[in-house]
Amino acid sequence: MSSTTQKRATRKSPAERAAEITEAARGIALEQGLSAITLRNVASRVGVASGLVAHYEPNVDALVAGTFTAIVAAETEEVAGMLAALPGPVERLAFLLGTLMDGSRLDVTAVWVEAWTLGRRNEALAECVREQMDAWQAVFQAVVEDGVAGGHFNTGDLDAGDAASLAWQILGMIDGLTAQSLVRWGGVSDRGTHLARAVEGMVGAARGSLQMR
Amino acid sequence: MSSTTQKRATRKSPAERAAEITEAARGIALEQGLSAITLRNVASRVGVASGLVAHYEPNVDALVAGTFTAIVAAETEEVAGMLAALPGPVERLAFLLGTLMDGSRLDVTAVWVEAWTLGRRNEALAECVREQMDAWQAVFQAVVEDGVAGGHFNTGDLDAGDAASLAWQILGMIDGLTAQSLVRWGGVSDRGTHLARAVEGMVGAARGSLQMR
DNA sequence: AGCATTATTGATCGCATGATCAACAAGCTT
DNA sequence: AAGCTTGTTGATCATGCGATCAATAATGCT
Repeated sequence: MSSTTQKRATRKSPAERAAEITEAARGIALEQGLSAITLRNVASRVGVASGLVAHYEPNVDALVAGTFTAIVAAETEEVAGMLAALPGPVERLAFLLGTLMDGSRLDVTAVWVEAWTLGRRNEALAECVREQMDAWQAVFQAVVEDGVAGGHFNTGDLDAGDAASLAWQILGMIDGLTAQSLVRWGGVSDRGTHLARAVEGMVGAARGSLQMR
Repeated sequence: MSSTTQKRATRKSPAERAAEITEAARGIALEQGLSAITLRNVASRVGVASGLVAHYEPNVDALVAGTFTAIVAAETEEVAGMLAALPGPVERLAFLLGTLMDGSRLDVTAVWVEAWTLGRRNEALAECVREQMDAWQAVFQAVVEDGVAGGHFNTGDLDAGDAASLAWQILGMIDGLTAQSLVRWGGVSDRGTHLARAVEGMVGAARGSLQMR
């Protein structure tokens, strides 16, 4: 009979093997959730003994936290990177709303929501969650400040420090609406339209200016 | 030595014991999360053998789903009940925003967020989550329709069916912002102010009319 | 008082988890 | 070619889970 069963995994460099494990954990998190990241689950996906995964990671909590950061940071950097190509703050804010609400990243949204809960029992993860939330908030805050400085937005009677506050607010709204679409797909057809209108009111942008397309 | 250790739990009526179990599960969910609801955990809180809990509940998934519904439905009914005492839709909407954002129900928020994730692997729970989301949406929709009919709100060029859509939107925003405050307390001081302004813009209410105190 | 009902126990099964570690073998250095 | 370094294995431990069920004892009924 043909030896389809590989007795022992080919020996690889630590860097290469570590990358395989990281990548496997990432795939599992996106497909089955962060809580599906177990030593045995990751090991079998890589095609390796469970002990080896434990050998490369200090503990499972750290692997979960690291996987969360890898997934979420990649998204932030990707989206933030696209902002540079856009002409001004109005277009950037419109792009952020449109992109984050288009439903093409539900797997990442699920990771976010699960992390909020898991962070309760995994302090390393909780710290990563806070970091990544801050990173997103910074992206929004920069756009808002830019828009206010250039006269595209008008926050009216709000004082200066409110750009930070506004950024948190917009981010929270997006989180809630995307989480909602995770559970209730059919609810609203045009989430983007309503959100755009709401944000226009908050930052004092012209009606329709944040509407994509 | 005094017999402080009770050898056997006092025999109680099925209704009474079932209520104890339900209450224990409720307490555990609010204090440690829905995933802390286990046969042994609930049993020890009631002061009873684990087998007894299994005897009263078909399975743990059902107990989790039922506990979620009990916690969340109680909140909905409580808040919705207070609406009747208020004079009009403007006051009702302002009250809803103010009450749900005041941070006094973080434990319930945590249950919501965890349920979104757990529903992925517990179909009974997922169904309960959808039901309770619908219930909340109905509360908001009624207020919005009332306000539009009475001329307090002005949804402008939006057609009739958009009250439902608006209600989903407002609910989503609240969910996101409360979930955010679960992880990041310090972020924003005046979430309520920004949210009120955003919702005013969405429903076409007068500036400041939805601001609580 | 005797009996039938049933609330309650606690041991048990199968399964999954994270962690640990002695043994093994592949590849590099000499 | 020999030897050493280290990537890799797989068995093992302690723990926790849901579920099941025969045995036990308390209650209410006759």
